[in-house]
Amino acid sequence: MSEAVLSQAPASAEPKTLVEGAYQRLRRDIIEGVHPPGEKLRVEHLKDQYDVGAGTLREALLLLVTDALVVAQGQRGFRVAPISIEDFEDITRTRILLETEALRQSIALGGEDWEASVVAAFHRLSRAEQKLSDHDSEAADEWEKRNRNFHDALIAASPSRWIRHFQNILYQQSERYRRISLFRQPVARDVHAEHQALFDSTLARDAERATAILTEHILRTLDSVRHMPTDFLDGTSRR
Amino acid sequence: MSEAVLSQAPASAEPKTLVEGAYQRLRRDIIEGVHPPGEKLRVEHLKDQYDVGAGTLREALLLLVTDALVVAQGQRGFRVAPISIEDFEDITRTRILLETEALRQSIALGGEDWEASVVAAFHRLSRAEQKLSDHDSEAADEWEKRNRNFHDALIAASPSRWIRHFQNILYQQSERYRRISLFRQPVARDVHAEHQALFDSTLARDAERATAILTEHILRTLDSVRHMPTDFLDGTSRR
DNA sequence: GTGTGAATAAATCTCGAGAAAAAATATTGA
DNA sequence: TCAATATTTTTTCTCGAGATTTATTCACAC
Repeated sequence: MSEAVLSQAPASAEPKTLVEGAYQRLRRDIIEGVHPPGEKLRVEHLKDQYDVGAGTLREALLLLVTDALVVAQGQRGFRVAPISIEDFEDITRTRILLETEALRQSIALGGEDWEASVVAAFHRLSRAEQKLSDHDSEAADEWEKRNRNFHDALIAASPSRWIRHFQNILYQQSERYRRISLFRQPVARDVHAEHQALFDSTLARDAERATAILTEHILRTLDSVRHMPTDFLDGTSRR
Repeated sequence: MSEAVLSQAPASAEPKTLVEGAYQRLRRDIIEGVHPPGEKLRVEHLKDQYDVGAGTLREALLLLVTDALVVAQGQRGFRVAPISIEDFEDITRTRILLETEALRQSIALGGEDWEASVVAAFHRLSRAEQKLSDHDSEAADEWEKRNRNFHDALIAASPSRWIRHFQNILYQQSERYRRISLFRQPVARDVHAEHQALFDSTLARDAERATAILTEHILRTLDSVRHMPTDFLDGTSRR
């Protein structure tokens, strides 16, 4: 399954087991909206779609409960976790709380190797942002990866495995919201400038400024989702 | 299984399914130390012990991964999550971060019904603390429940489901540490005075004072675990 | 004695079928 | 026509057995 509990969410290493394979593919499909919020996840249907047995698929769904991407109701099966504006506001606020604390710790404790990895991650992200102008879907996927990588690098020097664990879950959640809203509104704001400022203040070890920028940065994502059509947001559409 | 993702950890409602039943019993046994940290959890052995099939027990173990009480390593089975001083320090700090924020929100937003439930929970806890003097194991269990109830009531008015979700996980984790250390050191410090101060400042809506007391309160638990024998803390003992 | 490698043992992972429960449909009676 | 009940269908839950993988034991050479 996963190597360790607290670093499991982003475990994209090659799957050692059928359960883990199905788990990873299902997670991707839920985040990308292939399975929309609120959708009933019937084991009998999905097992063919993902080429595994019924029991195996059930285990994969159980693992997704850990990420809060799937909800399970006893004796009534599984369902894609619903979404709502309120939930995303909550995710955003909690993410700010955790991520700014982690960044503060990183800035205080990070060594040279941490600095180097931040520089590298920022460089890779910048490159991806250059190629992002035309709406190329695979370039967007690459940007998504590198964006996450950059954010991970920033807080990597935090000694708190728990904060990073929770942050992983919340980042994943907000990625789902962003993906769904991205269909309509493709990377409007000048995100590169924000990343640049975040990068500069972090390397300057200016914790106050860096956390303030990070807060603004995360809040802006909330705004972009706020402006999207509301009919997207009720996970109540089911047959 | 569980009714909703974000309020699943303390779901002590009667189990609707065999998986959930096994999950609850296993969770209790892990927290109480029946299965010590680091222990290998062999499905073939446990399925008889908990009277369920192998697949069912696997699913219960998978659910425990959500609580970070069990770690799963692909193709190499399950294991009780190890413990360490560093981990408990991390748990404590993160818990303070989340719980003080939630308390601050509760104090700011809580209405009359919230106040009433806090008063009630404090009263019940106080009664349990009176009967706690002689080391009675069932009285201790009752105190444990009411203590958790009181802490839950304090932050119940926080609108953040995510903070409460994470706080649940962390409380559960620290309960395991406390239980293990309690074998040696039975409720030494005067915990009632702390609860009283926490209660008074909360009802007075003094957020600064209340969060300061809560921080001290949680930190003291860390100290009591710090002073316990270290040979208890390496989850490496296995056959 | 130590280390390498094959053979054995044990555990995990995977699957499909049967039992139990929930949901959907049809039937009956006012 | 509507409501309540009975039947059918669908879905979930549960189990044990077979296939893989990992761990252990034992023999053998160095």
